[in-house]
Amino acid sequence: MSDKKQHLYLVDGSAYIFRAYHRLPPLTNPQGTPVGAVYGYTTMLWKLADDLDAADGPTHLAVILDKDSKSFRNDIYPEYKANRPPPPEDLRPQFPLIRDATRAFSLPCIEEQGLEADDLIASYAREAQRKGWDVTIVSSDKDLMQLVGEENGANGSGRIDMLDTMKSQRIYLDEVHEKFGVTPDLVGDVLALMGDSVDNIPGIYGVGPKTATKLIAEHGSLTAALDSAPDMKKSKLKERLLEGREAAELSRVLVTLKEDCDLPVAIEDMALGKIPEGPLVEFLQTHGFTSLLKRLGAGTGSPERANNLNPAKADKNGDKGSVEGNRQPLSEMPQVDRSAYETVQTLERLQEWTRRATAARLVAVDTETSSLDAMQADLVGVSLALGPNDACYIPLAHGGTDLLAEKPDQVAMADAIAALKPMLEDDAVLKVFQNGKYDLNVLERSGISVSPIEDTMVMSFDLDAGRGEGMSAKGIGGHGMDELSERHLGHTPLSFKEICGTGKKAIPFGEVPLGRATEYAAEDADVTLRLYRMLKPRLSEEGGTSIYERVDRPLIPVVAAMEREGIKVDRARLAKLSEEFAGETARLEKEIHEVAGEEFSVGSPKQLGEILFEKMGFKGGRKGKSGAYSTDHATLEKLSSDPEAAAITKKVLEWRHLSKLKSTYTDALQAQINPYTGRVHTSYSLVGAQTGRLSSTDPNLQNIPIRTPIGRQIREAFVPEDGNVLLAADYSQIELRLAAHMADVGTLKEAFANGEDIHSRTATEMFGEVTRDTRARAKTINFAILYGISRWGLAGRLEVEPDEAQAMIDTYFQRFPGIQRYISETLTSVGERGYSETLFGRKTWFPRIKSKNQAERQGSERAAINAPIQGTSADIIKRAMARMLPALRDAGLKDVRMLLQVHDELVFELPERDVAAASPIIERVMAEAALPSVTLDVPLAIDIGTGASWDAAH
DNA sequence: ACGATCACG
DNA sequence: GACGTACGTGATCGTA
Repeated sequence: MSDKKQHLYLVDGSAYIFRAYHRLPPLTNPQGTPVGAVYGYTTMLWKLADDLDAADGPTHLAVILDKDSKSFRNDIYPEYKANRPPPPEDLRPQFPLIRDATRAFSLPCIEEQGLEADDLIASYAREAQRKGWDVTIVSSDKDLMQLVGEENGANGSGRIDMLDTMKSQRIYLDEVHEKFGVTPDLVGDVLALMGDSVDNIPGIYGVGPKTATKLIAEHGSLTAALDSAPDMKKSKLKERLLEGREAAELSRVLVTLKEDCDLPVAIEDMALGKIPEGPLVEFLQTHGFTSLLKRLGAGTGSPERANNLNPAKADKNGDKGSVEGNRQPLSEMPQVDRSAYETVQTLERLQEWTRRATAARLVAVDTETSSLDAMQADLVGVSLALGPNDACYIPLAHGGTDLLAEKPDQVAMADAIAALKPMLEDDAVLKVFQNGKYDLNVLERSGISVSPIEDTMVMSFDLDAGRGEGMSAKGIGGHGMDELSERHLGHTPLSFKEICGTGKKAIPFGEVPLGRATEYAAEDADVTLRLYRMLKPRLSEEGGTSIYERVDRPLIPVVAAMEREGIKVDRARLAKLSEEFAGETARLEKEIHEVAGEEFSVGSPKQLGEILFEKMGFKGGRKGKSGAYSTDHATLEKLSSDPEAAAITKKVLEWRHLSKLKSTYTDALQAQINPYTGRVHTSYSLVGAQTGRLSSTDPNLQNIPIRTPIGRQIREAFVPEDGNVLLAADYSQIELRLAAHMADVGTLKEAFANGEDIHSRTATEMFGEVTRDTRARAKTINFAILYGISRWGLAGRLEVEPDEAQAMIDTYFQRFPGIQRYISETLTSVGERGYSETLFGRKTWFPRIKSKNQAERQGSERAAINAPIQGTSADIIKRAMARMLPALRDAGLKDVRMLLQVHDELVFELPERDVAAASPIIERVMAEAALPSVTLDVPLAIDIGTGASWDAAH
């Protein structure tokens, strides 16, 4: 410790609390005061203080706050920060609590009248730097990036870097350069040119980061850049630089940090030591931060390390705890206590648990398996939870890999299945899962048809789709258990990684020692039950019951069954295609190298860009943030109009096409064939797409090629079993039909009622005649409407001037009255309520709809215009899916299997003899899927085809 | 881990 | 010539 270099951490407390407020749930303490942001702040301080012994951790630490919203900058420029809206109502009472929290940690908390936190941070950082200390500024404020700098042995000064604790990112010279394109000492000059709309720093109108960086990098300083203006050639930029000189100079003053403030506390007095527990305990108790209290009790380490040491204790649960679905306030729910869980190792104990579960009529269930792929996973164990901390783990296939080690005592698999099956299949016992589709498939493969079920992941999706942004586990989109537990329970469960490790060192769950396995597995069931108690009452309170009960919950077993069915693919056919594509790409690659005059990796956009635009000198320019040349399809297509360029770009386009097909489809699909079933089983995510659509992974069967003849060959490899055919049924133009209904557009409704070709009708309305060209344009415009139109976007697509695009939009609005009203009403409503809604009541939240960042806000607006339409379409096909097999079975058709869903299409496999009987039923179920909840003004038309391959069925 | 690219509705 | 230029996804590759 003594020889460790002094390292001062300066925490920008004010900035942190704003960010924490927007990222964390609106928790309240037992007194009803909102404390979400305070909680986030407390955990951050904890983490920092805990790093005391870490190599790069703090030896000294202080928190710096803004005293109030005014500072000396307001004297210079009264409008400074005048655009800032007042802080949200439920954030305001949290400001003083930040000071309480800091004091509770016995940390210095510094604020000065007339100074902003940034100035104090700058002054302290410089002071420490002069003394040769290292400094870390805990903030992500771009103004503070001016301070970043390296150690200088010559004058004995220390280094300064930054730490963004929310993104867990260190910000050093490279990061600053990446953001501003200049060294930290020039950041202030760049900021002065570009201004800042949030802080109301004027900058120079029309100059953004790109131009500002370019000017400063070129001229070396703000003054030099401004001085160069008179000599520039005539341009808008020149005018603005000349006009804006004064504003830029004012801005330069405003963004300059005051580095010579008086320092109210000496930096030596900021030494970080062991934190006294008394005040901290009191603070944590006052605000009900019980998970942190628990951590404290367990020592200073992380809760995981501390708690894992307890072996599971057997048999200490009586019949306690009620299990009704009433939400318990967080403060009344006992903390997770992993030592309370039981490891069930005898049939008698297992029977006792199933007896209690049956009596309780509500049980949370989780399965542990040997693989993430439900279609290959073997059951390793089952956990049950009946109440908080009243949970158990039943190991079933632990040990065995290491032949020398003794296998732990466990209930025989067959006995366990027999004991669990009656309870899991009992109609009177509700089984709660987190992502139940997975467990359903695993258990079904063990001969158990679980029903009825609830699913906390789907509940969360139906309540909060679009809300948990930034967090993203693959296909789970902020609705994974760890995130939900964090968000709703303030509790961090053991992570799978901690238990099983990652990468090469990962062990299968069956090799985890029973004590640890129980803590992990039973906790998952425990947490699932707790989440159920939080989320279930919210559904009815917040209007989510309808979409959950009528659309998504019934779909879970249906989609699970589709995944188990899988689809047959013709491996030999794919192999042959792979070979063909390999030959073609090799030939093209050689030719491309010849034209280029050197060998390079065609698959590297970077290398290709350099060949095309530097070595060969074609025009096409840079774009994109990374500064790399764009070489996407549109760019290369455009380049191909130059015959000389076409000699290489045509070949590259073809190479890309084939190599995409090979790597993503013909090769990958063969590898995805399940060795036991000989079929390909995709996994659908019920919560992957914000709008309510399904998504498909491993493999994605929702993006199998169809648009090119070569690509379609891949569809020919999707085939039925002998004696069967594939049947594809798709909704025709469903989104446009829904738009016509929802925006109440008479002309469009009439056209659909008459069975007209909708793009042709649009062409007639827009251009007066139908030709190939006008129909294509009309089609583009129709889609533009669905996606939330902008004149620039449409202009780009149609290759016309923005003015002309605007004229077309005007004509469209005029010809189809209702569209414009739909758009404005949708945006007003989303602006007021924060979410959009489908005809079936599915909500999608748009937290960025009021963003001050124009691009961000407009992006949200376009998504908000589209979401009700895309989402209603998703609701309709989901309802059709849930009704489909029962309807077919009622008609005596029990051999029809539903295999795939592709947003507006369902794919079936059925005996050839059943086609005639099944087709009208499939058509009717799909066409009537909105009924009786919603009666549409337009008919839903269904196209049906059958064939010996998916391609042939279209 | 991330951006670029491209497959689908 | 500005922050950006159509909605929703997932897989693969090259590169940092």
